[in-house]
Amino acid sequence: MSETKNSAPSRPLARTPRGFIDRRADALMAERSVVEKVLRVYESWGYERLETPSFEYADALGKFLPDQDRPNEGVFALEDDDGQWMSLRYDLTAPLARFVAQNWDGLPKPFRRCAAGPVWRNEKPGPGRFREFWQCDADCVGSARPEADAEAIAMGADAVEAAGVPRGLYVVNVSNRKLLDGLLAKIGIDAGDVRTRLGVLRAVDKLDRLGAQGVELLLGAGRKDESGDFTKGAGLNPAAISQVMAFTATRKATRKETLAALAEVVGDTELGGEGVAELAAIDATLAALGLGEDRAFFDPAIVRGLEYYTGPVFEVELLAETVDDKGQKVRFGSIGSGGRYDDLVMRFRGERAPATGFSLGVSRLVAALSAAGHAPQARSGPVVILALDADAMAGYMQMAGQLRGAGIAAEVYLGQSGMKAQMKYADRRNAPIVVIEGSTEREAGNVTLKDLNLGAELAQSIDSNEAWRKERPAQILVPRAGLVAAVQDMLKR
RNA sequence: GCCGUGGUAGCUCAGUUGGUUAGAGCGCCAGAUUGUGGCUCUGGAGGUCAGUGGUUCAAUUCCACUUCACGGUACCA
Repeated sequence: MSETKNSAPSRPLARTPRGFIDRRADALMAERSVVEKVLRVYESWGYERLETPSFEYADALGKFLPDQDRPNEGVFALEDDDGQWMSLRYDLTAPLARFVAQNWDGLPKPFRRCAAGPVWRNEKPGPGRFREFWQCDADCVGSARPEADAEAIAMGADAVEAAGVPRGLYVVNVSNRKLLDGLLAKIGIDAGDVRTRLGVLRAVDKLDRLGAQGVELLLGAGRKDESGDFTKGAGLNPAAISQVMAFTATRKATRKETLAALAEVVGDTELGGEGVAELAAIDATLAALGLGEDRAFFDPAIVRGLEYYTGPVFEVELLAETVDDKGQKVRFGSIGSGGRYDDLVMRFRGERAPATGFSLGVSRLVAALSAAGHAPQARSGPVVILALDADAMAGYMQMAGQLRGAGIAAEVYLGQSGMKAQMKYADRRNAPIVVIEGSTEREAGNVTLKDLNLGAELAQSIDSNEAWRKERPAQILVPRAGLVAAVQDMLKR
């Protein structure tokens, strides 16, 4: 029997599932270091770390219950052998609500908790948008004070800076869900008219992308996009539309001015008045914490998640210009967001537990940072010890052991190739140094060290290959006994 | 989900008005250089031309469907 190409299709294709990615050392280190820095910031604000499982029972996650009709809408879910549905968590907040409800009596309240980990969403992936990604959250459960919201905003700004975004390259845009609710009441939309309410919220949310004109269309009859697809509008009358548009125009140059403008547009409604008062308290706290307009801004058009937030909402916008590897401008969504959600724990306990928090999208932040040219530097690889003589392997392994003993990452080349290939290998590993011990060195009790970075620099001024090979730039001969000290010395350069 | 555009080597892309053996650059492997990563030169490997079906003497090329990718839009706890 001959093995032909016809048998190939039976082999599995080596590939990652759609919307999932492999991450190599560089990306991994960047992400993990961001996570650790951000968690430290959270801890410094008094938030304790908590880790909950990847899976939760579907009913505990709420909203999207897997059922006959739509078993996988939005979440990855599976049925356990006892017939119960479990879902991979889609954020860190729902598991927190479950944890708090479950441990209510044993927790100090208000309870501050921070957490980091992967979350999963079963939806259409896009550039910079995956079906598995990391979040880094801090939430405070049990305080209805606006100071708790202000704290979340200020801490979010701190966290973003700790993650490597320079001040001035981001801004936290803050609004309050109550403002829009007050406005809706004012233009005569019934609180029970969910359809119209959501239509208005969605329309306002698109202000930054579609502009005032697009929003106006969406508030009215509807809008046709570039691809010819038609989006049905909220169906408001012209008078109501102009009131909503007036609301979206209340973003002013300072928080105080925005507050004044908001008071005028929605301050005369019950909810609107509450919203303005909360924002005023937040403004005062932010000022006390030293957050000026350059870091936290009031933007009434911020909407965020639809059925979830009940009061103040905010999102971190990246101001840096970002380009992809083709040099084209890329639009990153918000890199972090948060707000007040007073009803989440209620699902479990039947009583309101006021809560507010902040969530940082780690993967997206790291992607945005590198697109903005702020990628962390690539790390140096291990010292590579060339394997030139089969009989000398034990000695090579010993050298690597000694270097590791001194805290230096080191490895012996374990392939079968010749010296040239081994040098290329070391180059590709981003090794700072190679250790060369052939028979010449060994007989004299020496080893040769080569500084690869220095060698690459020197190579630029050598154009004949003969000279390049003869000169052996950036190499030194040292006694075998002095290997570790010499390597340490060379690393210091 | 809906609308649109696309899928040719590991990557970026030519090309085939339907016709022997489908190309380039970069990358990879090797040699020039018996022990030196860069540069230069030479050679090599690597493709079911996304998949399935149809039209045809003949399909990578035309048609249909599927799938995946990209863009827009909707949804996004």
